[in-house]
Amino acid sequence: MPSQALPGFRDFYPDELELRAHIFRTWREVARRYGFEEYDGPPLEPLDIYTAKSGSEIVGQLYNFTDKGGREVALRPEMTPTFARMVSARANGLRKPIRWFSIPQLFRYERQQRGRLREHFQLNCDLVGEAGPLADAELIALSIDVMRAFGLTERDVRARVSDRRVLGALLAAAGVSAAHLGDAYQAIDKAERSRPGELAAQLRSAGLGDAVIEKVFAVAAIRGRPALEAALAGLPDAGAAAPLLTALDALDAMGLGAYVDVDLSIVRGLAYYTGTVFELFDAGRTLRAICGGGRYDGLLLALGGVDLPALGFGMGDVVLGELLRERGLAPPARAEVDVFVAAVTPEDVPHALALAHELRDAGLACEFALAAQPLGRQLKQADARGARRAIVIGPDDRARGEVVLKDLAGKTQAPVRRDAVLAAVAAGDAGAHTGSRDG
RNA sequence: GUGGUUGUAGCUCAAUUGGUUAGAGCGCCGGACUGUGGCUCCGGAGGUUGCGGGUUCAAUUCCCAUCAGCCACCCCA
Repeated sequence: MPSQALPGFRDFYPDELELRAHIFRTWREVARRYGFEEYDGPPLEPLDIYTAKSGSEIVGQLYNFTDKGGREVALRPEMTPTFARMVSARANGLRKPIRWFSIPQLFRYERQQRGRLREHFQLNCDLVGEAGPLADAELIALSIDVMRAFGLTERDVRARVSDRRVLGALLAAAGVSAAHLGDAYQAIDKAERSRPGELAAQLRSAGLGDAVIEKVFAVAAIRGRPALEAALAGLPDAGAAAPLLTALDALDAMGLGAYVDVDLSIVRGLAYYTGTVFELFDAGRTLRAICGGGRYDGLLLALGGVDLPALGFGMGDVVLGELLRERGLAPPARAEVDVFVAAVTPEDVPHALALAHELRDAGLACEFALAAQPLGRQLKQADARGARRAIVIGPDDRARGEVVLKDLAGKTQAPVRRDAVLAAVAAGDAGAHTGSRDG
């Protein structure tokens, strides 16, 4: 073996590309149903559009280098800066709300693990110019409908939904000062993955009192709408939950409520989220997150663009592909051949080529043996290629102006006049009748 | 980047306490079968046991290093 793909990069063999194509097709189809338009940008971007957003420590996780013109560049690790630039440049001329999606290949220099490579494709859906909660419901619904389009049900995937405005109000009521909000978010984000003692110690060293820390964990433990509403009762800023509750009502009205779990441990790692946040997981929680997103109203402006409210999500192909394979929802591999044309003798080959090409011109997938082989071998090959039908051309048939059309699955065959082959194949009626005898 | 763990044919796996020429199934190629396929039978190709050192009369087996996969951290755009 000469070599292999770089760590974290993938070779897509035909059956694997079939799954990838299936994922892309489904993504596009569901995005289309929601009126989203597809866009794309360059895979290579100036380094500073990423450091401006996330700070210079992100460079350690980028594929970056100096190009031959002395520019500092990076393979895109995310789509948002590119999206922000494109939207901002034409924001004045675009009708709002803007519904755009893209399927970029993204890169990050990190040690790979299952479900996390150095390269992946990600469906990015963003909605710009609408601050109301129906936009949040719309985007969450889109992500859930992608799952449904793959054949996944509410028993397979769960949408865990929270809202930073709600979290902020509850944490404020718990005694967390504005200065400590970020620390609290970080602790809640890690609550599932870490031992509670460690997080409490971190919060304590950040300056929070034990009573407050206990309340922070109580807030993070809120699950389900009744528990949320109970926690909100008597809160001075109870209106902070209005957008989330409206969005949840909307999801119920769409018939997607069964997929949705209120879960206040969801905050998302990123600092820029301002409202609704959500993540999709497999129900058994054996895999990493399938999808994550939320509202980021100030981000476009912060990136030097327009001041428009916005929200979006990203859904990678790696975890999703693992889940589909696991559930047997990957598409059957191998493109099927419609017709295999077999030549009995070498003298029949030119006639087989002519017929095969006519069939191809008619839009049918058609193959024939590229080397001289006995008829039995050719038919065996037809089976191996998954052909539904075969056409046998031999000297005797040609003398009668016919070919033999075989239905390989039905094990039936019938003579067909040479000039009626296309019609017979198109009708898909091989063996359905005995064929018309001439004379 | 840190720590742990696993690497045998295209795939899934064998190989006695270190012991001769590293095997099997599936897959692939061919024959039985020169105008009729899926089945069956027979045969064949395919391995530097991840790569490189070391110990030993002898290493797939033990040791070291390295690369790759996996797991946990880190991070999660």
